[in-house]
Amino acid sequence: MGGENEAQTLLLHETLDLDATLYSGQAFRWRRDGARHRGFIDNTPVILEAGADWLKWVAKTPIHEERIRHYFRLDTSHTEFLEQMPHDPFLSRAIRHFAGLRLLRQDPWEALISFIISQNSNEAKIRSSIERLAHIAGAAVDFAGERWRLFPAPAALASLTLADLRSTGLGYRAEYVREAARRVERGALAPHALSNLPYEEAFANVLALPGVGEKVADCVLLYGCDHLQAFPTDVWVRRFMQETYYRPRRRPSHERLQRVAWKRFGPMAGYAQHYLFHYRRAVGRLEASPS
DNA sequence: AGCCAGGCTAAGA
DNA sequence: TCTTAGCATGGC
Repeated sequence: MGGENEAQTLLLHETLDLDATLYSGQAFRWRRDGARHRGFIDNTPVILEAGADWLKWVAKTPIHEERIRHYFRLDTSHTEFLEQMPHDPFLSRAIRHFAGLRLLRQDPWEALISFIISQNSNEAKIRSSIERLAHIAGAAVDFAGERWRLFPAPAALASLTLADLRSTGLGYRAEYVREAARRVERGALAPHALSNLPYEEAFANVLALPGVGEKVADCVLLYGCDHLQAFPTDVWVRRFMQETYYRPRRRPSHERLQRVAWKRFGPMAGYAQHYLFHYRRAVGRLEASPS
């Protein structure tokens, strides 16, 4: 696959849908290249390719199979996991449609900054800002005939001027990104420790950052910290919640929607959220699956 | 050319 | 405690 290292392969016992997994709005740095996908795992450039029952990768710095399994959540049985989810006809439809969509275990620091950037924006613009940020502040790595840029370290972002930050299209979010970077750099917030805290405590810690509200905090916890009960409520989630599960007169609070979701989907509501979110965006209104 | 986007903050009721 | 204007910017 054109790297300086040998390709590695692992056998898949369950389907893995890379298109749905990498391009469903949970990660922002993957890009398709024919049948392959270019991105980063464990902060090293990697090129992926998947078949029906195999996953192949080449990385700048070799990535152990364990880490690949961890990233794609291949260390646990997907079907078993989904069967633990309370039965719901709409969720069943989404799961059937995107069987093989997996919630990634992403880097918590990158998730924090990425979802701060995501507020009141759209996927194309989020991706653009993150790439430009990596270009001006991320370490350069040459791999597979290209120059890659790692996601910037906290110190690198903290030392950028506001003007430099704004040059990546961040707008008013620039100050939020800088302050988050500063707090992480001086140890006031430790993204990697959040997965070991109880959900409520981790939530409060992230929420304390300026520019981080309930929605962004839940994205960070769900996509970067393995807190599967986190239930981000963006416009799309609010859309399907209102169309399908819960229709109050006025705009329901995040907390209210969370409670509805937890009651219906249990402690893995966040995983359900991602299926429903992706289905609603990519396919359309939720329909009950015929039983 | 507007409209809208994986929202948040601060001000006012 | 619950609403709402304003916010920077760029895709589409």
